[in-house]
Amino acid sequence: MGTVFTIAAPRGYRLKRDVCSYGYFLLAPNRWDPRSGTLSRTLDLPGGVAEVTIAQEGRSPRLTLAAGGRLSRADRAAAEGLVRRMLSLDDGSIGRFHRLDPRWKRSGRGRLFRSPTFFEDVVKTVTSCNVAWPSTMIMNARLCEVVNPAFPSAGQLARKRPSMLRARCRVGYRDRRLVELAGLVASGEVDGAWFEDRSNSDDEVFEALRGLPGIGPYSAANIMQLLGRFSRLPVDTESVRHGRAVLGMAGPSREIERRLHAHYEPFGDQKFRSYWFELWEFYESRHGPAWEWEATSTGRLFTAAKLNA
DNA sequence: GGTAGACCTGGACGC
DNA sequence: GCGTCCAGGTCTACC
Repeated sequence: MGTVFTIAAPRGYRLKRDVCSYGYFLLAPNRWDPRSGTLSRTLDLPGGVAEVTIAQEGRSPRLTLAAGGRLSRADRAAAEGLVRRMLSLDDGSIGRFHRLDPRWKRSGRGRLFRSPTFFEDVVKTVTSCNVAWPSTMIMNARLCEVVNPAFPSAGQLARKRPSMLRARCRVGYRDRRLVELAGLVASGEVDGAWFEDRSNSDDEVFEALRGLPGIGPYSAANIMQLLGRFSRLPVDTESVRHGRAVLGMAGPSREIERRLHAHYEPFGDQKFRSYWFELWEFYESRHGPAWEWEATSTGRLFTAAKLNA
């Protein structure tokens, strides 16, 4: 017998628009169903792992969470907390973003999809570096198949041998960095709560992220936005393509990277969202609305490497 | 502080 | 088929 309950969504929240706003909605264990417009995934709850499906009826101010098994009160509270983080339901800065960049006010874009935990966001970012998107999808799927269907916890990953992760999860040279990273989080030496704490400055958080194994300037800036801090630009090869193809910039990559930072500077502490929704709009102009993408077809092909195909 | 080269993997591409 | 290149970077050694 399953459990069904509802949670409050902020005014103007749209599940399909706001889940399908960042590529991680296509990575395991997340499963977006374009036909039903629902998001499913396995979650780690106090009572064990549970399969949860999130739905929104029309423009209802409440989201429905349906679990396959019976959930205790503690399980429901934990599930709500994890879902609130994934869906960025507590992001109170959408109005500020729209005042700084009114282009997105009409569509209501502003919230970005992320993971239920800081650690999962860090691992997903590491698995997206120096690799084509389909390989990122494979790595995340294997981590769930081999280690934990709800996504490996830091403790679980810290206990794995790097050689096993490389062989079975296809993470390549990222093997040692992932185990080391997991060990730091599992031991408490790296405290996820500190990174989530809004009283710490963006500069402090960015520098702390830069000190983590496998985290360079791109990854640190990307994890910043996943923490709800939008003051940094994770400039990568996608950004350079965007600068050339959409913004009309010319010159060597180094020069375009410099100009991109200057271009988005007027958007201040919201510059990542201005940049990202431009990029996302470009993807959707080529492939249709993201909430219609199938993970096994369009979801594998939407990045720049495939755009000329 | 700046730069070259190595690093897993898998898919695209040219032959 | 098969070899080469490179993708939503990072790290180290070297200058």
